Amino acid sequence: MLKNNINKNNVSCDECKNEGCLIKQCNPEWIKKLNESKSQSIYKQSQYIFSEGNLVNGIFFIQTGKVKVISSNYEGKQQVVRLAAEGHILGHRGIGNENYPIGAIALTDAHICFIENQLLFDAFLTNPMFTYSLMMFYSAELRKSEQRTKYFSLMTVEEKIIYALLYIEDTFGLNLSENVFNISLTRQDIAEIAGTNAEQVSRTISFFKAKKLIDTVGRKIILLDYDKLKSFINHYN
Amino acid sequence: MLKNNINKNNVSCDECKNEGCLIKQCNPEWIKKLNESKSQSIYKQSQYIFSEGNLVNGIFFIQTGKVKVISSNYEGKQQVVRLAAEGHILGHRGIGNENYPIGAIALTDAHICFIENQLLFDAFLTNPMFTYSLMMFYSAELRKSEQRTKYFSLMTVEEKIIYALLYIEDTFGLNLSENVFNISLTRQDIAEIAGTNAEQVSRTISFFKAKKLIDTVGRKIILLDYDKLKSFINHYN
DNA sequence: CGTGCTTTTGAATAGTATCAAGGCCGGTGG
DNA sequence: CCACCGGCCTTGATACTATTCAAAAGCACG
Repeated sequence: MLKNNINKNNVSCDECKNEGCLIKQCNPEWIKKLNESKSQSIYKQSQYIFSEGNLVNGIFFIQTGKVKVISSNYEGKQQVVRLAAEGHILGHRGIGNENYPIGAIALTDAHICFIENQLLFDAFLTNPMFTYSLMMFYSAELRKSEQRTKYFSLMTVEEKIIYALLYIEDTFGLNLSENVFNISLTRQDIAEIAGTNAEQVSRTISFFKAKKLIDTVGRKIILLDYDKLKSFINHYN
Repeated sequence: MLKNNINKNNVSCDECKNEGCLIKQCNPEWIKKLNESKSQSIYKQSQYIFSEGNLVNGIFFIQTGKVKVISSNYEGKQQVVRLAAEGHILGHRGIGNENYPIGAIALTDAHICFIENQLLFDAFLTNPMFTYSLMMFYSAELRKSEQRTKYFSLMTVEEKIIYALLYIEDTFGLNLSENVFNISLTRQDIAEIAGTNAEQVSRTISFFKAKKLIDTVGRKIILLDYDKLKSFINHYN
């Protein structure tokens, strides 16, 4: 794997514009220390940040870019288990010898910092707000994930696709002037988030396009009526 | 709701035999402080610990007992999103005004301590190992939950039921002498963990009973061949 | 202006949920 | 002690939903 430690594109924590980065919760001394020890890489769209089967002995901090966390079955069929954007983190701290194969793929070009577990551990013990923030992040993600469990179990395919669209909007946002999704995804990508296949996504999008709740131009998806779309799945909350 | 603060069954943290309790990660001074402020309740089997719609402004620490965390849809159909046992925690710290309806129900009689968010926050800032442990707990649960997302999306019903049985075994354990599940669940209960219905659970159990991988005596479920059962879903890892 | 990939749509198939009926078991009251 | 009742379990038949397969159309790109 490519190591870009000596990369002129490196951004030090001082200059980093990502205000949501959890590293900023550390005290100045530790920010400096983590800054010096972190490694940074720029990942191209579609590139693996880490892949299933590889042990990850640290945490990735997304400085810029959008990422999908995936897990696939023996046939290679992929399921997106989480979407992540700026300020989010990737890579669970390895615990014991559990088998937990997960991969992360850049959905856009992404600038990502990596810090090793050993150093993080020391940072945790001396920076309460850092640890607290990370705990809250995991807690919030657990909530979302548990809700996803419920959705996957109880929703129809059509509902799951609506959920996926809203989840994408929630995580990656819209281009505000036009209500266009801030990211370009194939039907297959959406299917992997919703837990179904590309054909069903296509059918459902056609259906709601006819109802004038969404529109498509090329691969762009335009949200015409967020509230109405949400009303289809609101009763699951 | 019944408050049992002045309950002769109360157990102070000194005497508490639950070695996995995360409170024990605090320093002695704070254990004392938390011990004095915590409230304790004994919940009967099937009793709600907290219910969907109720805001939970603190964390429940399970001292003894087994619990299911559930979420239901508008028709009242329930989905178990997590199983929890001794040493586990319940109730995510409330963040913002998100709508996150979740309930917890005792599967056995359970002894549970509760501590309020404000006090916890102070504890977090002064007890690094406590915060760290909690972070690791959430991180581990997130891993499990993300894996569940994948399972629910990719597995057949039969596989999901095997997963549910193994998840129950993993969380609640077996009566070692006989390999009987340490807990009595109805087919409906198992269905709500697996994300299917009671009939399918019954069919699947009959099927594997015929294959001599499990056996049933009354409501007891006996694991005859854990490894072989696991081999049916191993390729998802 | 092909070529190959994605999307769309339709039709066939497979998988799962639902509906229904009968059996089993434990608990209760005569 | 036995008969009855109610809830749970089991099994089969049916209906429905979603996946798969297939083919044509659209689109991006060299």
